[in-house]
Amino acid sequence: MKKIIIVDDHSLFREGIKLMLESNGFGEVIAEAENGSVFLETLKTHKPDLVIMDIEMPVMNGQEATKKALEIYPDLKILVLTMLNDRENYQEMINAGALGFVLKTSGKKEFEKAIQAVINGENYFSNDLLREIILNMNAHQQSVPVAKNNVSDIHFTAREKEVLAHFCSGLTVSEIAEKLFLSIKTIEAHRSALLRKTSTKNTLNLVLFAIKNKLVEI
Amino acid sequence: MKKIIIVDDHSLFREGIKLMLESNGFGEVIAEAENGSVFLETLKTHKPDLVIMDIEMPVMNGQEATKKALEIYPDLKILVLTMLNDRENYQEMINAGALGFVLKTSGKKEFEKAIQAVINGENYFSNDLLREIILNMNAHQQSVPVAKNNVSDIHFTAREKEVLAHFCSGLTVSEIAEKLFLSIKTIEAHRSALLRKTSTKNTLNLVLFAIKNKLVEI
DNA sequence: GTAAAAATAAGGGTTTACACTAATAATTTT
DNA sequence: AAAATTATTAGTGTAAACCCTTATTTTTAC
Repeated sequence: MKKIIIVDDHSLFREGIKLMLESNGFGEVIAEAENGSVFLETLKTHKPDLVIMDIEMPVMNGQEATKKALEIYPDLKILVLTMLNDRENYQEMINAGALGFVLKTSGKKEFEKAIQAVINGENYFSNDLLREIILNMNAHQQSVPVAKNNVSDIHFTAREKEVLAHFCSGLTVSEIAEKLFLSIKTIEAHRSALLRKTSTKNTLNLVLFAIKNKLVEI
Repeated sequence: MKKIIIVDDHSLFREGIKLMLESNGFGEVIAEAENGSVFLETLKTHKPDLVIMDIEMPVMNGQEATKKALEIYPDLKILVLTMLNDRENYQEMINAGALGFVLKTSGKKEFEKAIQAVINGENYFSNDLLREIILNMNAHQQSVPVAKNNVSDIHFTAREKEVLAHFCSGLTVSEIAEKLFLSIKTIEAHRSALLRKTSTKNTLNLVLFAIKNKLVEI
């Protein structure tokens, strides 16, 4: 009988997953935690064969909890179960050391496959997520060289930040030029630099990038 | 045996709640829906005693689904089960006609009490939420003077919502056309309608409008 | 004080966005 | 059954977006 710990801030979700796991004979839920901090405490008295981990949680999130837990117990098998399906969260959790990644929108069958894989020490990644990643890869083509993916690593100049902020408030190139008493060509040059640095292909995606990465307030 | 429909975009959450309801003899889950639109279709063939409804869902959200469902079936008993604990969502759902409101962070007992109350036609509001609202009543009070009339009055067709969602994920007109197997001219027509209805002048401002007014999830 | 980076600007080219008009078929409402 | 709305597609034209190269001035850095 495999021992399982569920880490998720939604009590009802924990209840449901617990029922599903136990009624299907997947294992026994020996503990639950509503955030990463409580989970780390729980590990002092419980040794699970599998951890089902959410990402977004108060006090301590999933990335930090996964990282810290694996520092102490490197053999821990962690399956991420979340509703966040963006590439960054996926990469962060994999870097933190999670073995598998499944979305809450996934079906029961996929969840069960993921559990089996992770308990056996194998990797499992949600098909929906893989599709999303592949689609994004085509859209961005060769502009995502894996190394430069950290948003905090990107350096914007003061002017670029200023221009970006204006794009994010909905202004066009000519409007920004007028506002800053600069030539249209200058604003276009700044935009080109912004597109290059963020690996985005047009202004709309640049603005979406800025919003998603909280580079601006909207 | 009470007949229940679960409306939530997270498949695994539906599974869990279903198991919980059925193993505790609360009723039988006769149908599930991953968004409001699918739910409205489901109502044509199923007559539930209770609907458990999420708020944030793609295609059609909980507010709209609740409103439309109650227009057709005024006696429908709807219990909102969500992780959104802000006053706006609470008020909108109550205005839409939901009888109860429970957070996903709530415990099983509170959930069961809410179900019993709503099935009997009574109201039930999550204690956590009530506390939150009472705490914030003084802080917000007059700060939101019901100035939200414009946005909720706008009516988008199903196609328009679909196209809008694709714009908000950063796709261009030609990419959306390819994705939906439609002509570029068709997508342009939908965009023109969206720009007209939202009083925006270009796609970027349309997307910013949608994000600011929470018409889409980003 | 020289090299590097940043800010500015232009020319020229392709692609996409957007407005306006118009038309047909399907669906829904009355 | 008739009317209204929705979904679809097209043509035409202007404006804006976007790419590429080049280049000067200013600021920053070592």
